[in-house]
Amino acid sequence: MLRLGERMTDNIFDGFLSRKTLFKNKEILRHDYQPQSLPHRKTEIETLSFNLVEALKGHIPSNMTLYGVTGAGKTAVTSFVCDELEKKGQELKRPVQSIMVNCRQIDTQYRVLSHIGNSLLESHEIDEIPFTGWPTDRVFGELIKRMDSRKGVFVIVLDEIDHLVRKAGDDLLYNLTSLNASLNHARACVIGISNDLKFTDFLDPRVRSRLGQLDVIFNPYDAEQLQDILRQRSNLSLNEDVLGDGVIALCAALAAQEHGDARCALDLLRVSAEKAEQSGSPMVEQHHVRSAQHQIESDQMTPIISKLPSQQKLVLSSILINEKNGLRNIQTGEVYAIYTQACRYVGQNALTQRRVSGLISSLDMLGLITARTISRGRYGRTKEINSCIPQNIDPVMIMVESEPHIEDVFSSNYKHQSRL
DNA sequence: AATCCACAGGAAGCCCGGGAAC
DNA sequence: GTTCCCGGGCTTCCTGTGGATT
Repeated sequence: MLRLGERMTDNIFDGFLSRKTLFKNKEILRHDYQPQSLPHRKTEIETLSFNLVEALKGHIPSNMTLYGVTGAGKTAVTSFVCDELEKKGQELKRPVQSIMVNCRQIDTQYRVLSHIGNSLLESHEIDEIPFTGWPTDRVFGELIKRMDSRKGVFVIVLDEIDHLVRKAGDDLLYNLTSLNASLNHARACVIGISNDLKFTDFLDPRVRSRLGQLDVIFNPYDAEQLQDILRQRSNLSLNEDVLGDGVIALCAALAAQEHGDARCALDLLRVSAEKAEQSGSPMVEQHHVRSAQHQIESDQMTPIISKLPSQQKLVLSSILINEKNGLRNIQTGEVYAIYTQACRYVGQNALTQRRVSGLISSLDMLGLITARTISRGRYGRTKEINSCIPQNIDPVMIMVESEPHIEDVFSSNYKHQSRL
């Protein structure tokens, strides 16, 4: 054992610090890093700028909706263009302010309005809109007041707008797209960003026509384009000659399989390089990419599973128990039967089947299971449920860590109740 | 063509907790 | 302290549905 004062020069970090690093700047390989240029998005940037330049001329830009799959560069392009717009606005003394709202995190009308309102606060002001308590129309009134007092053009960007509409309806969009009627000294335009081409089907026709004044489609990147992006970023972030043969191509190919997701490609390359560095390898090789792929999968899924609410864990356990018993394509009723037994076993009240059906759908949305609605003719309509947790993850262990009683659910035997 | 299954999933409403205003 | 508002979790009630079976 080391005693205080003994071998003072040794420190557990010394070894890592002296190890040769592969990175020049790791931040550049993060998907939220904003690069100086965005390859293969010239047309989209032009379309956005052509519209938003109106703000610099004192006019109101059209509202826009941007469509495209995850990692197609919608958010990156928008924040890039908005940054440039704000800079030019300052230069020309025509104030423009963009406000980004991620509707996956901020997903109710009240929260979006208060978030926008609070991001318009001057640094000396302290009267924040509370996160709950006010009537929504008061928050809206406060927002108008703040916009008018600050003047200029406001570009409100609603990222993942489809999520918001599905959850909270279109009241908010109705209010936001009619902001200009209430504003006296300021102007506003709304940019919606959606992964789902069809989300406007849920909208009131008036909102649809106001929001969809200009639609921009972002096509997914193909493998070649992903390679360009990776090359551009790796030149800036990695040391020279550290990438082995075919590493970029492999990252791009794997990400292209994931519907051309640039985020995925960048994460893959960064984690691969970290893996290589960790193992003391001077080069990133293809096997690092493979192991990075596994680690990313596991890193994404582990916290999702461990943070599931207790009832949701029981539902997931019921699905896993069915699978452990050798069943595939499990029906809602079968899951529910096991679930009620499991609840009894751990002494919890069982929720209704309607609720459990909803919980199954949300497990599907989280990507832990696939639940496909099918019709089995005379034998009714149901969901066909399968878990899709990768082999290298042990969901039971993750759940047991936060809720030990789950282990009892698995150790008991429900076999006799299921189809077997 | 009619029937029927096993649900899906929408709508309304209840309850609770957190917070503001009076 | 009371009243009002918002949001989340949940139940209850209900209508809708695709295709095998009759």
